[in-house]
Amino acid sequence: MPELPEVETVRKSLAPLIIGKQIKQVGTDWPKILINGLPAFHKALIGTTVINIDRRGKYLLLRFSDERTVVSHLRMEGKYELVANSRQPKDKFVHVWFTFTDGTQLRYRDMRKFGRMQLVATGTENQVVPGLAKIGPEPTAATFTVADFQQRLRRHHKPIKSVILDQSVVAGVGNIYADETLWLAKIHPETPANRLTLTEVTALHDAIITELAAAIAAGGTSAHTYVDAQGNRGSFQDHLHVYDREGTPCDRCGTIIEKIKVGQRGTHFCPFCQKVHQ
DNA sequence: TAATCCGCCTGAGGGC
DNA sequence: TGCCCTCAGGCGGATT
Repeated sequence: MPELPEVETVRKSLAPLIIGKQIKQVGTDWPKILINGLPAFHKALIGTTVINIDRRGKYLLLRFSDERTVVSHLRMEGKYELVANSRQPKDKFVHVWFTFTDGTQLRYRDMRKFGRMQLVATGTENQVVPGLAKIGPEPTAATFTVADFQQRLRRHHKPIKSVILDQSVVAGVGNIYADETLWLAKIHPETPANRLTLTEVTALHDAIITELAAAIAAGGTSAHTYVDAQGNRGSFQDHLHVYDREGTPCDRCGTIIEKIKVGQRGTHFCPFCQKVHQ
């Protein structure tokens, strides 16, 4: 599933492929993905040019000329690919396509149809897109400080695992990196967020920053079906310590990694390194 | 206001 | 082999 490092990798790989291209046509076989509906996309984008691609948390922001932005969330399985010829046959998982005037086509594939795209006027996305209106700081930004993070955690007494998945607390952390950063910080995933000590908050804060940076450098984690816009798999799955590793020894102490449910999410942890809070 | 539950989706995998 | 059931999970909206 794409989290911040994977979305950033998609952004970097997609940008050189489509920036400068002009939209000729937009199509879909599953209109629900296009929040404003296909006619609105068609009307607003035909004739415009891709001028940039930004990212905020797990959202991709495709910038077009004429002050148009398509805010794209890949959710579980979404991915982009550019094909050289728009007449090339589409497989059954391609649900949205943008045809360019040079004959190439940007295709959005999404096996489970969970992804969404919203068309907005550039600059209004933080007001118009619900997920962006309340999104927390980027882990890579200077505004993501220990003091700010601690203040956000104090507002919640549900398990810390659930709280760091909340995008209004910190942007971009998903299930894989939540488990990994809690293991790095030696915090049990069921610890109430407001019970963490300053030492633990600091360790978790630092782990989020370093882990996401390392994952970006490795091109993301290729769990399940993830590939970037050029079809390349990431390599960070080779560095995972707990995610999807239940039943295998902990890299730190050798205790067998366990899998439990926290907030309805599969959660992996080391029962020795990550002790329950007293 | 915060926490929890449910629907959206479909492929993979297990049980029979 | 084929059918049925459960699971996976990010997010928004409804409910508690």
